[in-house]
Amino acid sequence: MVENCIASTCTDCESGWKNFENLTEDELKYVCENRSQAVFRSGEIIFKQGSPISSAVFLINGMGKLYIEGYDNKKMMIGIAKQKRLIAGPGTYVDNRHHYTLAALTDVKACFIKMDVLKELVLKNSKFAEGFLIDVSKKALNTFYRFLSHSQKKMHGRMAETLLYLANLIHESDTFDMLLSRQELGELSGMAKESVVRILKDFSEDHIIEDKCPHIKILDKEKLQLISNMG
Amino acid sequence: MVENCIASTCTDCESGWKNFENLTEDELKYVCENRSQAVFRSGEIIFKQGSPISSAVFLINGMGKLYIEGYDNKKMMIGIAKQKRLIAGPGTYVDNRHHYTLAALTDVKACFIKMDVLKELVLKNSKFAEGFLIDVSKKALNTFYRFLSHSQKKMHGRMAETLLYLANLIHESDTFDMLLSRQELGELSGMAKESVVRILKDFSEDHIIEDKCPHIKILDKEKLQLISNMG
DNA sequence: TATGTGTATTGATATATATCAATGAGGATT
DNA sequence: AATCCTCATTGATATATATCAATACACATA
Repeated sequence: MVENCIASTCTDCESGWKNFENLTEDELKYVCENRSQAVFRSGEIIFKQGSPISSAVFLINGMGKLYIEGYDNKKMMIGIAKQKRLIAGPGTYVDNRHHYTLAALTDVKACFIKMDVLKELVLKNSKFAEGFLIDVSKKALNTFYRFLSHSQKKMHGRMAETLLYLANLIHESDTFDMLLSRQELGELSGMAKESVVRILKDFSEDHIIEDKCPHIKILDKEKLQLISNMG
Repeated sequence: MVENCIASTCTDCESGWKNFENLTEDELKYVCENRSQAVFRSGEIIFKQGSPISSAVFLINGMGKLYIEGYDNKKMMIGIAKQKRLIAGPGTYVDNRHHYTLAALTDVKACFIKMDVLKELVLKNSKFAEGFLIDVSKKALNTFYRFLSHSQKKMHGRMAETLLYLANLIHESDTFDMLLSRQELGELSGMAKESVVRILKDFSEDHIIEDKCPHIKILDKEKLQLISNMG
């Protein structure tokens, strides 16, 4: 399925992970020989919480959602997955199990790289190991601050934060089409779907955002930031 | 101050980190040459959120608390620090800043190892790097599940979980002297101090624990576990 | 012994937020 | 066009939990 590939080798892959820059040409070739691709339709599960980690996943295009299924079947969304980011989860070096589920939010093309290969390279190439360490640390720090925000901010603050996350880090634009349902927005920001509706309405009435159903436009980013900082 | 040392070299240090086993004798000696010790009184701050990370910290004896100072001066306690565990925080490989504060809960003797030295060894010894990766991953996973628990459990469940944490992981006994005030217990379990009081009272009345003020005895661990699992 | 200071406890009240129930609106399928 | 869906919206209500205020207790200090 060569026509499925964006690039014929990892070397010129636009969707690659920054840490691959630390590999030698031979090592990169080795990675390349141990990858495979698959296409998922929107809604399909790419990997499931609890299952063993066989591969690291990269999205070539499309977006996914990462979520934990907790007590009482309640879901907690960790974040949105997109290109150029390693999706491997902290279980890789602990119990070799996925601790959350990755599901496609849009149609998705994904690249799988054998985890054994990456772990081998961690032991062979210390710069690569360091890159891995940086990656895991960054993600840990993110979780950390989301934890703090959920513990201490009220709903408006959390929703503002979530909108800024979507605008700044996911869509990289203040105008975007909301790919999450109200239910999912609730899972991401830690509230009931009805509360999401009410708060988005508040924001609209205060001219902080414009919400023409799937189409979102941030009108007053400073105010949104202010609310996020502690609203 | 040789009399302050538990061991004269890192090689026989009982308080050491598991990952030091991955070092060669020379490397361990190198670590040993780059350490220093200090004593802290209960209540004193060992390192402060926001300050640069110069060293990894190990507690030789005593206990500390790790906490974030968040919005509105509200504190969120991450956990209790004790021997044999690297206390370095996820900032080490991100921005070289402490993201939480470590304060002594009892009198504490602490060992400081230059972070530059550890980072150098990560690049030199890939098994050590892997050990570091495992450590960071484990901590990330812990934070993760505490996050989940705070988002989804109600107060009784969180308090039960906190008591089990103290018994199983910190004191390693079902009978122990509570080293945290009600205020601090609240910061650890994510609730107001008054709620802590009320819930501990509930647990006492239901004969799940015995609470003779600083002295805590877990009477019915199964029930506590049950409440923790989703109370 | 008196006085203070911090923490623990208790009850009353306020508030944020979830839950429940009903309605509405847009797309797909027949 | 009629019917199902699923999802969004709205209002009413319930509930968990925080906050406030008062008191009690323990321990240090004068």
